[in-house]
Amino acid sequence: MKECMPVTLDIHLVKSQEKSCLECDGYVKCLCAGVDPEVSAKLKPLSVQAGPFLENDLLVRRGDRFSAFYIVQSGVLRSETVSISGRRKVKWFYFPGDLVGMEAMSCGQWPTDLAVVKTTRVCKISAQALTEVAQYHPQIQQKLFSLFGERILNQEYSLATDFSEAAKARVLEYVLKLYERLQDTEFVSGSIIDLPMTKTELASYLGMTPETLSRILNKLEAEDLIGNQPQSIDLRDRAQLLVSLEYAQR
Amino acid sequence: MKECMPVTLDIHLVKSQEKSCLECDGYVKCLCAGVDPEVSAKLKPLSVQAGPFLENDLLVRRGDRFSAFYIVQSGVLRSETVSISGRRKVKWFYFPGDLVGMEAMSCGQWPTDLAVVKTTRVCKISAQALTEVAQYHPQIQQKLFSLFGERILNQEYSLATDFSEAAKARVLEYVLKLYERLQDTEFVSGSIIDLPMTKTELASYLGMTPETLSRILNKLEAEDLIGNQPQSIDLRDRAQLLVSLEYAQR
DNA sequence: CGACGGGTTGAGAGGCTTCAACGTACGTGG
DNA sequence: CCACGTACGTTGAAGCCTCTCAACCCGTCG
Repeated sequence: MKECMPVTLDIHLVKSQEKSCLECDGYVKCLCAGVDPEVSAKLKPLSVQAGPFLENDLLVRRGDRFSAFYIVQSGVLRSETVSISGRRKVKWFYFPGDLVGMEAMSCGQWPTDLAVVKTTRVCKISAQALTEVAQYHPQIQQKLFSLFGERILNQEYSLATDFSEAAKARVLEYVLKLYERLQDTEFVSGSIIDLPMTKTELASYLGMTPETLSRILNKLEAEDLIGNQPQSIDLRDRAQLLVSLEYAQR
Repeated sequence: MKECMPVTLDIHLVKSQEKSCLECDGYVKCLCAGVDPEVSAKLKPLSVQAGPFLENDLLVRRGDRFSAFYIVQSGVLRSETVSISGRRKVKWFYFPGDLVGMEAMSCGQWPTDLAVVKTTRVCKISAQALTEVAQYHPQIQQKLFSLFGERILNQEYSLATDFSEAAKARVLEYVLKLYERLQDTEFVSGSIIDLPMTKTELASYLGMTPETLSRILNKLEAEDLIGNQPQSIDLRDRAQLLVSLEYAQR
């Protein structure tokens, strides 16, 4: 069985003038959104665009020195660990506008691999430069703290387990959150989420086997709560899904 | 069945001069540890000591406006949510030196209740004052980013599930981490952790029932890997515990 | 066409929850 | 001082959920 071995690429840097922030897919969720134009203008010269990176490319490896954040412009990234036996566990998905690197700030090196889920372009911005700018611009500092706090908050939800049907609750919780998060991106149209990741990756992130995820989605479809397609999920009745979730985590 | 209903108390504030930072139980892990004395001196006047708070007191309720961080001086806190049916789920434990409130930074209000596990004293420090100080003192800003990042990193581990014996892996993982975290506190002596929380609270945090935790600890004791006491756990063979953990999450 | 990866389905085994009962420690009130 | 209630923890039995292993379908791609 030949394991698909991702390869680290030399990052091809492109001067950031090519695309303005306002044209960026990730703008509404980005670091500079909601910040005064003259302040965010300070960030622009410090960032360089890079990409596109293709599926399963590795942007960084576990243990690499952390020197720069990435901001996802378009596409999707995943962070993942590899166990001694080679099993991979997805730790987090990053979507357009997301700041990548917060988890590396404390120890100065990347704690996990960072791989491409779907063809991705990023802004790369020096960590030192960013914190320096934050030093002189309260808006940026505040925004950074807010983003860090948001990440902490979002991660907490993932801890829900206990009680029977824990897997179902995790699926419901994440799919609903995914729908909100991907609003106004190419990945959501109407009530349908075009899943950027494979269902196997999603299952890994949710801490279950692909088989279990498959069965849960089928069951939800049988209850007519969702539509279950190979590459997409249709949230037919979100109100009812929320009820199911609350019931599942009673 | 009468539910033990925690009560919010009016916080009794005490001028911070009473106890110096260097005398504080939490100092080595605290925000101001490792920061130049003249810089951390700026923080001192902004913080007020409060407490002691007794078991099951609520320091804040879900939805309360967030205006100040707490730093645990002594004792232990837990954040927890209450489901519609009244079931409580512990989300996080805070130990001496820990900064409490990061999860509230993004939305300006506390996302969970904050309750007392063991009699606790805290430093209370205005969020606005803290971020202002961070604005003028790179060391403080850097320390804050580092603490936020550390929290994000620590939370990621909790996501491990999948594979059979997931509960055992979570127990091993957390107990080992707890041992490291509580080094040089009153809660660890030799290879023994004096559990500050009840085993029921610990089970809740770990996302399993008290029964399951009890059985897992008994089994680990039967394998002579730990000593299992009502209020403490003896990590007899940490090297072997690490091996068991790696095996469990193969 | 044939290989391959992703996804689905089925059967079996085992882990974890549930429900129930019991033991212990502790504080209260008689 | 002792009876009693309560909370925490443990133990047992039963059932369900989830993992494992296997086979199969289907799309893409060489």
